[in-house]
Amino acid sequence: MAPKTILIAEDDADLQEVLRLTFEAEGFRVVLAGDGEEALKFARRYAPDLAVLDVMMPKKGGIEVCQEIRRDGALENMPILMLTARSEESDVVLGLGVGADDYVTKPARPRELVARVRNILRRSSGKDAVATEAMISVPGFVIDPSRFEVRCDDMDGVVVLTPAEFKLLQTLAGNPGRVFRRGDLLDKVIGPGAIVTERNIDTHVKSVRKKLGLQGFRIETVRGVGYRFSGR
Amino acid sequence: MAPKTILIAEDDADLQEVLRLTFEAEGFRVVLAGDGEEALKFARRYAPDLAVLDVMMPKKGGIEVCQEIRRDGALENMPILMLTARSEESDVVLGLGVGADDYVTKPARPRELVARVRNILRRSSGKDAVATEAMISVPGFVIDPSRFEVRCDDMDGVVVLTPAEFKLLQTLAGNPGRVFRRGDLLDKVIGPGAIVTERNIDTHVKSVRKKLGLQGFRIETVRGVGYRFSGR
DNA sequence: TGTAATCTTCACGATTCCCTCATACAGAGT
DNA sequence: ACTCTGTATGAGGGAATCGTGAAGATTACA
Repeated sequence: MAPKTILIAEDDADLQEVLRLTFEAEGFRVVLAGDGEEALKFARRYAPDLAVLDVMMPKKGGIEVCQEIRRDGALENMPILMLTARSEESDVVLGLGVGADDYVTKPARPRELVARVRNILRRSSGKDAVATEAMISVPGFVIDPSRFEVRCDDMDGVVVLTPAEFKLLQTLAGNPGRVFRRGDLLDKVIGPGAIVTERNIDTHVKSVRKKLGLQGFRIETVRGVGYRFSGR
Repeated sequence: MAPKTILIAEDDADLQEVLRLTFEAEGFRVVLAGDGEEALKFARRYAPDLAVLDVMMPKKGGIEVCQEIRRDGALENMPILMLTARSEESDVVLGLGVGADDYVTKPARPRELVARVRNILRRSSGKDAVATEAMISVPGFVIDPSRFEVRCDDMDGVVVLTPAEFKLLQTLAGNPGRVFRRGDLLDKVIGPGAIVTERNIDTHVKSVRKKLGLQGFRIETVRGVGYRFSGR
């Protein structure tokens, strides 16, 4: 799973450090901002997967930052978690009113904060990824993402693939005839920002071919470029 | 496909307008209500395909409206999506307890809201939806939500499950063959606002498998993705 | 309030999968 | 036919995921 990047905007240096350590220990990438303007700048530069904004910050408060993010075409869907010292109802209502996804009052227990961040990411990021992807049907093949299942005419019954193999076949068979270079396939199969050798793809191709049996030849090698799925 | 009609009950005029524009842009017909009583009146008059209810409204709250809809013979099966300002667990439980099909905390990002509405409509228009509490009957199993019990061929008599276990089995067995990611299952089993570890699901799966005895194997693990109920 | 049931987390072992690397093979041009 | 570049193949270490049992936290109910 590609590590998620979290933007933390908090002016208290101690708390900042605590949060950084906590989230990094949980496998997140962390970008720190000390005030509101910095937060906006970093949000645009790094396009984090989620932002944790303190309501009270120098330069520009969390509420204001939140509003600007929601108005920014490139960032408007970024999940935001607000952080406030008081549990004032007005703060909460105001915060949620400008488009925050959740709200935590200080002192925030790191553990709960992480849990809430995970909760937001769970529903806003790859939501319904499995269920929503369309079924791919080419002569001899049916690839059903919602069942995570591949039916193939020449192997009797269902072909069982690993996640990487499945995404690979899904990508190739989804555009029959189109040639994908290894880099493209890495983005699809492992995720953008993958830090692996391109030769990796060869290995996955090999095992998919093997599992498809006589149909394996339909994954064609395009020398010097990449791979392609034969339309027929 | 005939355009679906959505009833939106929301007292905040701005949000009301946002929602109307959003859903109309997505091809829905929209009926607006400004308070709880209006919501009920319009629900009876227009028989919408789905209702979005704000929990806090003048005259009559969303929870109350939901209850009355569920008691109304002509409307009882209407899908309902609740909208609340807080992400209080108590609200979620209460909302789902009175028969809401899903739950979204404000501020609802329009895109997510539409996605969830689609999700609900897809489920309830197709086969028996999990949310409509229909009886689920698969070979070897009968799951009766109204009695909160499961009869299973290979265990003699009735299998007694806890609420979480029951919801889990209900969700999985309601769509045999479909793979559910842990996140999906958390939404169904615990509620959309759950702030728990995904591995929690593993534990529930374990105990359901155990209680189902020889039939336990029908809950299959799909490594790297989630779980699924074997159709045969 | 106390007790029991249920939910949730955690840690360990076992399994599976991913990735790299070394070697053998195949295609294209000279 | 030779060589160079790119691909196929197989094996092994390392990483990620899952099953399991037990203990702590929470909730429900008497």
